[in-house]
Parts: sequence; C-alpha cells; structure tokens
Amino acid sequence: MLDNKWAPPRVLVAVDLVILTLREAKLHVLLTERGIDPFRGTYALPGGFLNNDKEDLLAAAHRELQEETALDPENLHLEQLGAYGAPERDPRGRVISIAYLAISPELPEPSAGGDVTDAAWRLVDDVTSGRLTLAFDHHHILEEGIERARSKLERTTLATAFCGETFTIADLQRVYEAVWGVRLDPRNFYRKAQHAPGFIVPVEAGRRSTRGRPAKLFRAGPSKVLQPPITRPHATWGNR
Amino acid sequence: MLDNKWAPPRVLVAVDLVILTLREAKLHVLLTERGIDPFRGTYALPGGFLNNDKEDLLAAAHRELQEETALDPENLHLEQLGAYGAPERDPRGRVISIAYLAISPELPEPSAGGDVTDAAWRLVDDVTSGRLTLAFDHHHILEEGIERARSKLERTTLATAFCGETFTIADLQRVYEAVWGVRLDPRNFYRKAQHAPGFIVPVEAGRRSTRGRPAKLFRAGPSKVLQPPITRPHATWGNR
DNA sequence: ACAAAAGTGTTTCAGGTACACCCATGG
DNA sequence: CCATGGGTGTACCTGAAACACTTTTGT
Repeated sequence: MLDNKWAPPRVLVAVDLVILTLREAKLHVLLTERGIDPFRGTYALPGGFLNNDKEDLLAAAHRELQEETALDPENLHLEQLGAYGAPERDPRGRVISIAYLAISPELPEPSAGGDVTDAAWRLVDDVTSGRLTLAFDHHHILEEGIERARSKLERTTLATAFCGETFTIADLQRVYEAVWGVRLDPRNFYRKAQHAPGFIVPVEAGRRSTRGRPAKLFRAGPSKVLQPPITRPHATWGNR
Repeated sequence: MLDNKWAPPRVLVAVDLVILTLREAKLHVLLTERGIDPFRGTYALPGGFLNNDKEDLLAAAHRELQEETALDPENLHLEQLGAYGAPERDPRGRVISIAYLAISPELPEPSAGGDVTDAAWRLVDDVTSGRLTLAFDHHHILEEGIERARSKLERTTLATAFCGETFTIADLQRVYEAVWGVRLDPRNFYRKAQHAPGFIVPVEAGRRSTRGRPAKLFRAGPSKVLQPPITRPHATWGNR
C-alpha cells in the first residue's frame, strides 16, 4: 500500500459561498453567471480557488465575499458549511470545494466582476423548485446551506444577522417566517423574542413609524445561543 | 489579480477520523501513535492522505477506518465534521484535512499498522483535560467532534449508534450520561426514550438478565430525528 | 428474604399555543 | 374616527422534573 515511490495526490482547492439575505420578506441567495467554461452562461455560487498555498480557508472566503459584494466585515456571519469533494464534481479535474455560509442584512444589487458576467440576488425558491439550475454540485451545497440556516435559527441568535444595526421585533419575525417558510403568531413571537435572555436589547428612544402604532427598536444582544429557543411549530399548526 | 500566468495552488488532502465509542460507561476515542515524523511518538487521530485523485472523501474515510479498526460497515455512523486548513497546521507544507466523525458500538482493542506504532482507545477526558497531547490541530478537531456528538444526541437518534444490535434502555441512558457528562433520572429517561416515536422498537421475547429484574431489549427504530427530543437538563440540576 | 435493577403512577410546575383585548399612530 | 400594526393579559394544555411505589429477578 505504501511503497516507497508512492506520493499522495495534490488537488485544487476552491472556496464557495452560500450568501443568504432577505429581500421583500423572501429568502434570496447571491448567484453569479459564469463567463467561462465549464458551465459558461449558467448560474453558480460565488467562489474561486485559493490564491496561494499560504491563504487560510476562512480568509479566502472573506476575500471572495468582498470581491462579489463589497460589504463591511461587521454584521456579517460567516461559518464553514463543509467540504465537497466528489471526484467528478468538476469536469476540469479533481477539485475539492470548501463551502461557507454567509448571512447578511439586505444589500444593494451586486455588480459583476472577474470571470463573472452577472451577479444578482435570486429567490431561493427559484432554485429549490428547479426553475433555476446551478453549475457543479452547487444545488446540493445550497440545500445544505439553507438547512444549516434553518436549524441554526432555532438554537442560536443567527436571525439578527439577517437584520441591520437596529430592527423591530416584526422584522425579526419576518426572518423566521422567510427562512422556515411558516407563519408565526406575532403576539406570541413578541414575547418569546423578548424573554430569550441576551437575544435582543432595546434601543432607547428608538421607534420606527409606519402605519399603525410605532414599533420599538432593538439591536442584537450579547448572546450567541438561545436558551429558551424560538421553536419551530410542530404538533399543532394553529399559527394563523 | 488574475493575470494569464497565474495558476491556483495544488495542495495535499488528508482525511482524519474522530472515532468515538463507549467502554465501561466512559467515552473513548481511537488514537494512533505516530511512527514517523513529524510528531513521531505522539498520539494523533487516525487518518491519512487521499490514495489517488479519484478517491471520494467519504470512501477515503471508510478506507482509513477499516485499516485501523476492521469493523463492519453496518451499525456505523459516519459523517463529515468539517475541513481544517490553517496554513501552518502541518509542518510538511500545506495540507487540508477533511475530518469525519464515526460513532461505533464497543469494539475490541485495535492493532497498529502502517506508519503507526500503537493504536488504542483512550479516555476522551485524558485529552480534553490536557493529560494527553495530540499532534497537529487534532485536539481542536476532537473537541469539535465531541461537541457535534453532544448536540446530535439531543436532536437525533445518534445514541443508538453507540449501542450494539440490541440494547436495554439503561444502556441507552449510559450513552447520554457519558457523552453529556451528566446523571439522568432512569425513570424519566425510560419514558422519554419509549415515547419518542421511531426511536427504539422492542425486540420480542428479548430480555437481558443481570442482577435485579431483567430488562427488555430494544433495537434502533426507523427514525433519524427525535421529535420530542431527549433534552439535556438545564435550569434545575436535580437529576440525582 | 433481601438487594438490586426494571418499570409505573402521580404531582407539580414551566412554557407553548391560542386568542381576546387594549394602545398609538397615520390617513 | 377608523384602519392598522404594536403590544399585553390570560386560559388551557402538554411535557419536564421529582419522587413514591410496585415488579421481577439473582443470590
């Protein structure tokens, strides 16, 4: 097995990003249209190869994120999703991709650059329903990113990463509703959000005026974990 | 950035395994003593480089697992933990390691082979407490593996993967107690385990006789998820 | 007979769900 | 003054925790 001529193979390493945001109360993902083969003209997750063999994986993810969206590193949740290394996932040869999940507040339209002819926020539903096809195994990576976001919403304070600096409790509720694809009772949600220790802290004298009674403003709290978690409704589907 | 001479770097890809089991009601991890530099003589997680550039990551994990432990692929839970790619994690150069988490029922002592001078089950506590030092960033990988196991116990039926074909509810309880490091009330645990739909199914006419009343035997149920989950005790630490 | 482990019944209490209701503002 | 969304009170019920108690075996 280990004869003295044998040497382990060297492979290309890429970083791909599942960047999720909320636009008009719907979950969107940032996609790029490929300007080069393979898969020229089809949409793909933003990403690319490591720059050099000293670049850290997370640093590469940050670099790709900046290149595509130019957003400030604050308010930005980034975590590793996993490694995707099926032998035939890239027709050019063996490429192992490390995927990262990024959650961001609503952003302006991105602009294309590099080998990319278009960069745009697309409805996640358009991809999961099959109306939009992605290059490589990116459909699979996106599905796992969404599932990760769904489950982290329940146990952590991830939801605030979808919101801007300040937000109302109704804003927060829209995050849960969009990511989980359910309707929640606003009155019960209100209390759950407030009672979860460290989740959100009120912004003094802050109110947002729309139609109806102005809402208090909050910002993200210090905690990373939800102790009495915001739970997905299970048995009784009586929420609205 | 992308001049026409530039080519992405090729790096070595390794697979490392966090193999957890229960021995004498304590959580153990399989470690190997390295027979070659770097880190000759220190303990490390089992693992190795990809065999060739067509080998799938999960297949490589399975291969390494067989090489070290010779256990049958049945009753074996294997899942990807993540990619570890810090630039200086391996003194030989850039190596990216894909870690897998394996959960197995109690096994006989493994035997060393390959570049390894010893292979043995070691107490997880010996590593986390610092009494035993691991090569590379394997301490970090192990910590994440344990944390993954802990949280999956709560939401999924992973616990049965620690048990053999059939087991008693008390066996199952020992799994939770060892992995979480807590004591649970056997009477409440009994009902929770039984009431969780799809978790465990009784084996007809099966009983295990020790001292005291013989216990009913069960086997793993069809479900992968725990709907009324077995929860870690939180506020009140009144379990025993 | 007794110890020990398996398994059941029951009480208490916290928190989820549902929903009636009041509050504050814009039009 | 009324429509609209913000925010509060509360009844009901499920499930977690605690623990007394019965059952079934080995010694």
